[in-house]
Amino acid sequence: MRVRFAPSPTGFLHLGGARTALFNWLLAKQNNGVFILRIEDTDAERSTEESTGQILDSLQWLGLQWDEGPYFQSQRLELYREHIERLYKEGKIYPAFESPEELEAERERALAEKRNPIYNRASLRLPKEEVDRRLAAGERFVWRFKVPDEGHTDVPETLMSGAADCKFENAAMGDFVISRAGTMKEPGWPLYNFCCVVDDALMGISHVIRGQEHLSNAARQVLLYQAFGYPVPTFTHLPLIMKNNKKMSKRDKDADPAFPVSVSGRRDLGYLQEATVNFISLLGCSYPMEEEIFPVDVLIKNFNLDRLQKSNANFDEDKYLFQNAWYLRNLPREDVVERVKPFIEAAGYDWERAAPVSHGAEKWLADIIGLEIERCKLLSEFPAALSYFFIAPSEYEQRGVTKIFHNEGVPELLDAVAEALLLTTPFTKEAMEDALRRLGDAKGLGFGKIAQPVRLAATGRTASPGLFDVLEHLGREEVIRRLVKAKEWLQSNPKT
RNA sequence: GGUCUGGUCGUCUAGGGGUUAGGACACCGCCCUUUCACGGCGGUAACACGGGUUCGAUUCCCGUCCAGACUGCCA
Repeated sequence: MRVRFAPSPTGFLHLGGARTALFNWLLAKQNNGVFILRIEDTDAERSTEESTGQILDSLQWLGLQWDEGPYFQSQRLELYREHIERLYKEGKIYPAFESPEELEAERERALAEKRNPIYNRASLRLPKEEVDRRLAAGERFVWRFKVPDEGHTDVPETLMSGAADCKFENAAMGDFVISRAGTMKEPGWPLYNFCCVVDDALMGISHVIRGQEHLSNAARQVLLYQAFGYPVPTFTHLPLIMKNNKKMSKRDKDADPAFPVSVSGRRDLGYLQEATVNFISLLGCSYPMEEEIFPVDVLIKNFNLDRLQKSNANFDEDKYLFQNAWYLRNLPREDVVERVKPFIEAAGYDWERAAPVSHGAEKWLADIIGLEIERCKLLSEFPAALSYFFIAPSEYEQRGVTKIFHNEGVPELLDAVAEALLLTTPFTKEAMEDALRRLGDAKGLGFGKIAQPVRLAATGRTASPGLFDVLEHLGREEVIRRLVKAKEWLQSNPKT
């Protein structure tokens, strides 16, 4: 089995493309096949090297390593031209001289008259002498494929159309362009539908898996395979991935920047590679496993084209986030710590300096990440979640001030806690808990009555990881400092 | 307009002529608990509509409706 992923380098790799690549890759892995990467860069206007680099990066980040390629269509022009020549000699294509403007006008006329806007074959009806003369004169033209007038073309499709062949009426297809405008001396670059067929045939692609938006292209491509006498691969057209009931597209200018459509954008927001692969594998496909979280090797074993869904899939941000959070919690901790580090550093937090002297900095960082890990869904959330370990609170959560700080006797309580913690040795969570529980007993206070104000004083928040874990990792000095500061703040901001 | 494809909880989906229509996310409730979160348990919630075929249709067939893709000298 030979499969391929063939992106055009006109932007980043988007999640839909990533899924297409993944499904191809899975099939190759599963069947000991070959996964080929081909860059479809025949649109010189839009293709960029930068984009190619980004696409390769993203594929590698996802772990979708190709076995062959990348091939670049821009380096295979000779091949395409030979094929064009062949079709021309066999009378299967013809030059068409209309300008884009003429075509556009004709198209609008057709639409206005409610006719199907397909090419009217004006150039096909030109006398041979005229064609030869204009060609010799160096007039610009495009190559058009002569589609049979009658009959229909069957696309061997494994998914859509009930996995029966998909039939397309030839008469409705129109003579499509296979090569951009050029002259005999300076031919234009060939077009997608054409290159794709030549390459897939020459590269021995046995199975084409791509988005459903290509289904109608497939009919034209089948015609080309037949024209060349090349074997037609089988096609599987995947249901589209929808966002807001529209096809999720990298060309969507209205896309919400908080939910990037690109793989790299997700990576930069702190989505994990494992979660991304897992999540996109679920879009339009199901697996025999009950659980929806599974490692990639299980995915390879269980992926099956028969289990593809035919209807379009909506991109569910909540589920993606859920899976990301799951991987955050369940991947080896050291591994997660390494991935969080850059985000912490980018936020300007110097964890080596912030760690209390009593803790090793590396261990301390790993510990505090562990403390907040259950409250984070993305790597990018850690800096904000951990901020109180780096910066003492300068203000306190409003809800906490009214519901906790403004209770009777809080300033005295903070004093008493500071005093107790000053004497607590070692400064461990067990010893602290012991000390504060005893303090509570002595004052006749429920434990929550003590923990809540201390938490607010230490973190500025009403919610945090276990209080004593936090205190221990803040270090005694800092905790005392914050308790004193909170008391002072309360004295200058009393209940009104 | 034309061509093509699709339609099961809000979302992703399993299923398939007879099921209490199953799971996951989200949501709600309870438990755990120093808070939040995690975790555990439970709950609300779906076969687009109309005709057939059939003893029986969500499942098969046909229409309708709705949705989407394509309709480029983009891929």
